[in-house]
Amino acid sequence: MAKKKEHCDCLNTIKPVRDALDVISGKWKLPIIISVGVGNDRFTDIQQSIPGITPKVLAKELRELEQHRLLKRSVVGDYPVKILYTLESYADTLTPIIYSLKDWGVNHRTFVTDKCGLNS
Amino acid sequence: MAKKKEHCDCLNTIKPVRDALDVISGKWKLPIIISVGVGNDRFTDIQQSIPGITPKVLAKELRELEQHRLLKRSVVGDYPVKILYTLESYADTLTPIIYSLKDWGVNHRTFVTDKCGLNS
DNA sequence: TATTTCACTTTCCTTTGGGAAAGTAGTATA
DNA sequence: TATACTACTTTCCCAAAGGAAAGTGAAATA
Repeated sequence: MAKKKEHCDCLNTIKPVRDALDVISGKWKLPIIISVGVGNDRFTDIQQSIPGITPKVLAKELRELEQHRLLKRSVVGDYPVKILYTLESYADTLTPIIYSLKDWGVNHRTFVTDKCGLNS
Repeated sequence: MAKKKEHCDCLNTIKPVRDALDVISGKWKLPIIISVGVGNDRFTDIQQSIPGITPKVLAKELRELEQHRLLKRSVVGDYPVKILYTLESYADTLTPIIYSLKDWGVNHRTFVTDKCGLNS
């Protein structure tokens, strides 16, 4: 029997959730994964597909995603070299997270407008 | 027919994902939801159940979660007033997100140690 | 009376994230 | 020769996040 409560068992959940958040939280990482996943493989294409992202931030986030083995940067061609970004297969494991966030986001938008009656 | 590619369709996914991230991203929000969800309802209990959180940060995050209608702060009792934090039912909708993040985090830890052979 | 507990607040400081704008090296096009 | 495109980098700046430590006021306990 424990002294008081078992409430600290939540560490079993909190720890892995924080591991996941360390990798994918932030404003841009998942949008970039989504964009590359849908077929945008050039720097400029990715930039244009994500409203508001600047080249500096995109470059930095791409480097971090590469370090986390979620995507791959490859140089192809000879004289006019192209740089292609593609998802590593490991990025597929993020699919459940992306869909649960998307579903929640879609529902949340209606929740907010229904509850608050705001016109945005 | 579109001019070139349909890759920008990813906005249909990116937008709601960003709506969700605006609410729950950051280091502390989900850990707090998890802790309160498991039964920690007092400020000090929550603080002690989440390693590393400071009272200043906890107070701020609790206020934000209350504003987002994810949890409720209630004052109970008369002379020694107690303050209780409980989840709103709307917080239950976060369950799929929490579990997908937890599963990914658990798997990611083995992925990292297998691939990199680090001893942390 | 002194100490402890609860639920924070306050101050100070450092780090991180990120926007704006310009620059750049190489190649291609007019 | 001049302009444009690609994939960035560089500089400057600002705001938000967040850590450390101390304080606070009311009530309970010793």
